[in-house]
Amino acid sequence: MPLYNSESFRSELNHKGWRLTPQRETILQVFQNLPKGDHLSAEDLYNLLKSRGEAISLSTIYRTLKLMARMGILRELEFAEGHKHYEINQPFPHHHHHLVCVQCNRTIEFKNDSISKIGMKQADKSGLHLLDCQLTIHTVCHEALRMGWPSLVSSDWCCQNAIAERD
Amino acid sequence: MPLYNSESFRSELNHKGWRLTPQRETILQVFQNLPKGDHLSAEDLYNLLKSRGEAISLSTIYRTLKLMARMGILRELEFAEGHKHYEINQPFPHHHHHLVCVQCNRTIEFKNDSISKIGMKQADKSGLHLLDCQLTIHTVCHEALRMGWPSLVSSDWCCQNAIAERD
DNA sequence: AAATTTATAGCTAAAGATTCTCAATAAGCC
DNA sequence: GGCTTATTGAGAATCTTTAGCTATAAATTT
Repeated sequence: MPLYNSESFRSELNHKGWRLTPQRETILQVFQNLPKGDHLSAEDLYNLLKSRGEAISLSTIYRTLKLMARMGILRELEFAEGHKHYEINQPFPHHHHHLVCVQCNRTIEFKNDSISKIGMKQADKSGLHLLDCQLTIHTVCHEALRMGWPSLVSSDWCCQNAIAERD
Repeated sequence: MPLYNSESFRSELNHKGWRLTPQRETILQVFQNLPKGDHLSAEDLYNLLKSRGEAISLSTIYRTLKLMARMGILRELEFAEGHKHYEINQPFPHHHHHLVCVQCNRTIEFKNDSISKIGMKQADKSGLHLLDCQLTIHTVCHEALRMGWPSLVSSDWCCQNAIAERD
């Protein structure tokens, strides 16, 4: 049950004077077929397509991700790693949020309906149109703290808890 | 009522084998004296100190901001503009959150106690130590939408609502 | 179906933010 | 006061993202 198919994507693009290209269609499909909870950086997407033999240039990747984020099709996630991640933007009651480990950058998803409500209320109050709202929880595991985080933990060490809790 | 004074900062640093330098002390003071709700980028802080005649090198600025964020003294904010902002990290019940306009990057602060509770609950559930939780609400104003956002709005145009609602 | 218009792809260069390297300095400790 | 070593500062390097430009190809019109 995709939110967008190629035709609805095309008509939304055309309505604004833009065009549906094979590249845009491919990128939409990648995100639609992504396992639930996955998110890709520009580089991730570039490499994924290249490995499939459907290479799209990095410029186009970046332009398309930004375009689709502005259209509200994708959600732009910032986990403080120095680059953005993107995922399909589910409509409001189906929104989820992220808990991230600042040590190993693993993420755990969770849902919470009241967050969307808070977002809507605040946007309303300020007379602004809501695009997205994201609760991001920054954590470290207790093992890392015991090891002396942030000073003594090497950057490739990874919290076992985060992995175990992944699903 | 600063959360940290120079001495508590020093002892926390020394406890981990680190040192209190005049640069670190200066940077802590800047953030403590910042008007409520203000946040600075690395560049902002660099220029502010330079204009005061207390210049600190950009390298040190970046290193110190990252260090203080990891210690939990500062909060690292990402408003999707391509660079981070920092502010004092108030202890939990006093947390606030941000509503940002994706068109002009203005931010509006708001408080909501239930968000911190959600953060604590989720971190607990995953067996992780909570460092920070941030609800970021992305919006555009209705004027921008009327003008055809995202395609037709020039990047220096700014939402009047966002400015008016600033306080 | 062909011609026209113009948005877009891809390439490379450029920009912007952040990190790294390394020698000189100075904090904390004895 | 001297010793050890974390830290500073300067510039180079890296990494992510954007910009400029030409050829291409969507969408529209004829």
